[in-house]
Amino acid sequence: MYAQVAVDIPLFTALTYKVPAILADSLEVGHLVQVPFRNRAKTGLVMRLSDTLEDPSIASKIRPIEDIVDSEALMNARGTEFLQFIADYYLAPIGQVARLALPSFVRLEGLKHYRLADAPADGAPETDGLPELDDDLRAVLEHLAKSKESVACKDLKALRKGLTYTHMSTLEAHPRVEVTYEEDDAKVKAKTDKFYRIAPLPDGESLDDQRLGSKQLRILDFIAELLESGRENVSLTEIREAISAPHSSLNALEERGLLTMTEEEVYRDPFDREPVQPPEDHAPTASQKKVLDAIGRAQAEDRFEGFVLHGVTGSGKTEVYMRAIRAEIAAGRRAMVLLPEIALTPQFVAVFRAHFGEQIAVLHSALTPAQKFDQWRRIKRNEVNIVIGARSALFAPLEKIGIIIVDEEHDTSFKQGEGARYNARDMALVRGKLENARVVLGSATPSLESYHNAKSGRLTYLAMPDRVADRPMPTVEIVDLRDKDEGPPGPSDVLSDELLKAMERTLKDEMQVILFLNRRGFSPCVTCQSCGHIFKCINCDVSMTYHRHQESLRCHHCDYSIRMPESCPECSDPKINRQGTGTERLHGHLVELFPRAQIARLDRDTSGGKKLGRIIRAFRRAEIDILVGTQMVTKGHDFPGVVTVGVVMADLSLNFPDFRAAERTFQLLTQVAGRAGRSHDPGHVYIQSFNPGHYSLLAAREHDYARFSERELQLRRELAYPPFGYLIAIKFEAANEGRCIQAARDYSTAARRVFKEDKALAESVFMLGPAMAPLSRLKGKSRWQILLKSRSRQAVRKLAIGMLNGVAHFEPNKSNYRDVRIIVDVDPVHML
DNA sequence: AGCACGCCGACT
DNA sequence: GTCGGCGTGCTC
Repeated sequence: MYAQVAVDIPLFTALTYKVPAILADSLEVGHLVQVPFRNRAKTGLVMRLSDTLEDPSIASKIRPIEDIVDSEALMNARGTEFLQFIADYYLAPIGQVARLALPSFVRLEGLKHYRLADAPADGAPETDGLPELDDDLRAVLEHLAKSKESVACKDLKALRKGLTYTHMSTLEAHPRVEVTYEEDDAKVKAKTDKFYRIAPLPDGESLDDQRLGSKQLRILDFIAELLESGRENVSLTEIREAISAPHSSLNALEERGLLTMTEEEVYRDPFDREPVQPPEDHAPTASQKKVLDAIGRAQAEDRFEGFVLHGVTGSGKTEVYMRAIRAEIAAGRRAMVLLPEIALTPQFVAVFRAHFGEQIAVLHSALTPAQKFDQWRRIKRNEVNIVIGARSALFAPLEKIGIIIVDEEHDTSFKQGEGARYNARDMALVRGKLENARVVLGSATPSLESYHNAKSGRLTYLAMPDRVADRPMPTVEIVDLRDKDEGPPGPSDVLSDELLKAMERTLKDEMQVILFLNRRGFSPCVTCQSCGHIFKCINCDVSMTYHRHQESLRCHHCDYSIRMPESCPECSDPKINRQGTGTERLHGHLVELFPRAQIARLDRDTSGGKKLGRIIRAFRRAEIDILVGTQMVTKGHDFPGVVTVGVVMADLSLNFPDFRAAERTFQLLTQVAGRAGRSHDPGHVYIQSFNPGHYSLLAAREHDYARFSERELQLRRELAYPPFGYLIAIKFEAANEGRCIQAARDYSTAARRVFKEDKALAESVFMLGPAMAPLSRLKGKSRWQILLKSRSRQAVRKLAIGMLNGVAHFEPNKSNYRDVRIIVDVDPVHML
C-alpha cells in the first residue's frame, strides 16, 4: 500500500511513501505521519491511500513511512479532498495549503537522533563492515559514548564543521548506533488536572481514628462540602484556590486511602469571561421568518444550498444565524460561523455563548497555541456543536456540518494575503457543497460577486430590508468639502460646520459620536517648507507618517521608523510641514474643541490586544462621548448610544487605485453609518468629501444598495471585471529590479507562446502587463505584476497554467528565479 | 525551503 | 594544497 503525503515544502504534489506492514491496519487518511525526507525526518499529512503506484518511474525512490505521529487523525478523507481542491484551484503547493489548514501546533519538525547503545558483554568486534572512521565520525562516536541520552543529528553536526548528514549516516551501519526521530523540544501538550473524591471509610473506622492534621481536615471538609452540592469530584486547582499549598496533605490523605485521585485532561479557557445577558428572545420579524423558512426548506431536505443574506445594519442577522443553527443542532448536525476578524468582535462570541453555552469552540489567531490545541481537540472529538472563528476556522475538523455561516461576507479579510491565497468565503461554498450543508453569506453590503451570483440563480437571495423594532435608518448628509472656507489651520480644520454642530447637539443630549477617519497617526505626509523634500520610507515608495506621541516618522507598510528630524536632511531648514490629518491629530483637535467631552481613539496604535475590548466596553457603557477611529470603528459593534456618525474624509478609499474602490467606499460608508441609531434615537450621518457627487456616496446616502450595485455592475460588465470577469494576478518581487522585470518578461513571453498555440485563448484572455505594481517598491523589494483577465474562468485558468508550465513554475528546481518571489494570486482582492 | 554538492578564486 | 562563497539540483 502507498500513501500520498503532503509535506511542508514548496512542491506542488504530495510525495509517495510506502506503508509498512505494521502500520497498514492503523494508518488512515488525515493522519499526521513522520516520514524520512532526504536525511531528516519531516511531519506530513496523509492525503490519500492507494494500492498501486500511480507513477512507476519513482518506484526506486520510495521510502517507508516512519511512524504515525498522533493516533487521532486530524481530519477525514473529505477534509483532505477539500485541501486538494484548494491547492488545485489556487495553484498552490499542497504542503502550503496543509500548513495553513492545520493549527500551528502540528508544525512539529521531527528531528533525527542518534544514540549509542551499551557495549555488548561478549565484546564482539564492533566495527565489522563499517567504513573506516575518520576523525569527524570518531568525534561523533565519542560524543555519543559520553551521552547516555540520544543526541539530535543537528547537534552532532555542530561538533565539527564540514560534517554532513550523509557523512554521519554511514554510522547507521554501526551495530550499536540506534536511530530515532524525536521532537525537538516540548510542544503543546494536553493539560491535565487532578480530581479528588472522598473514599468510603473501611467498616468500623471513623475519621477520628485517623489523627489528621488540621490542614488535612480542612481539605476534607472543603471537598465534602462541594461533593454534597452534587459535584462528582473536586479539582486540585479549586483546592489550591481555597487552601494554600495543599499538596503534601493531599498526598497523605490519598496514601491513607481517604481520598481517591484521577488525573484527567482539561481544556484551557479561550473565552473572554465578560458576563453578557442573553438578548431577550423575541419572536422573529416577518422578514426574519421568511428568511428562516427559506433556509429551513433546505435544512428539511439536508441538501446543499448557498444563500446570500442581505440584511441592512440592525435588521437582526445574528438572530437569524442563531435560529438557523438551533434548527441544525436539533436535527443532530453542527454549525460553523466565520467572522472577518473575530479578535475584534468578542461581543459576537459573547452573545453566542450566552445562547449556546459550552457547545461552542472558538478558533482565531489571538488564542495561545495551547488554547488552539484544546479547541481543536474538542472539535475533533465531537464535543462541540458550533465552531466560531476567523478565516482559518473553515478547516476545523467539524463533522456532520449542517450550516456554514459567513458573516460580513463582503469583508476582504476572508482572503488570505499570503501563501496559499484562498478566499474563505468562496471556499465555504465549496466545503458546504462537499458536506451537503447550507451556506449563508450574510452582509448589509454584499460583495458584488455574491450579489451577482444570487441574482443569476447560483445562490438564493434573501433580504431583510428593515431594521428590527421599526427603527428608522439613519439620515445621511453629504458635506461638500470644496465649499469649506479656507480658514487658518486650526482645530476645526477638517470638520465642517454641519458636522461640528451635529456633534455639539449630540453631546448636549448626552448621546455619543463616532468619527471615522481611515488614517492613523498624526499626519500622513511630512515635507520641508523651503525645499519641498518629502520624507519617504527607505524601503517603500510611500511617504512616512508622523506620530506625535512617539515623536517619530513611521512607514505604515514596513514599520520602518525614525525619530522625527529637527530639520530637513536636504537643506537643513528647520521649518517642516506636517500635512494632512490622521486620527491622532484629529483626536487632538477634538480635545480642544470639546474640552468637557470624554474622547477616545480606536486604531492600531491605541488598541493593541486587551485595550481594544476595554475601549469598546467603555464606549458601550457611555463612559466615552466621542470615539475617533479607523476601520475598527466600522466593524459590527452595537453601540446603542450613538446618534451621530461622521465620515471625516470619504475620498481616502474612493481614490484607491483599484477597480473595487467604489465598492469598498460604499461598503465602508454603509457599515459605519449603520453604527448610528441602533437604539431609540434616530441616527444622523455626515459624510465629508471632495467628490460629493460620486455615485457610491449618493447611494450610501439613500441606503440604496440596488442603485449602487446596478451602476457598479454595469461598469464591471463593460470592463470584464469581476463578477463578469475572472482575474489571476502573477506578482513578482525581488530586491534587484532587473531580475524582477526579467522574470515578469519571461512569464509574459510564455503567455504569448500559449496564445500562439491557442488562438481561441488569445481571443478570450487579456494579459495586462508586465507592469510596475501600484506600490512599486515595498519593504525593500521591487514589484511588478501581470494581470490575466477573462470573461471565462476556464480560459484564464488555462492560460495561467499554460504559462506557468512554460516557465517550469511547478518544478522549482528548474526555475531560474531563485531570488525572485513569484506569487500566483487567483481571484485577487487586494490589487496593491 | 533547506540542504548537499561542485566549482571557482583567495589564502596560510 | 584547502577554505569557503556561490550557483545548481532535488526532495517520494
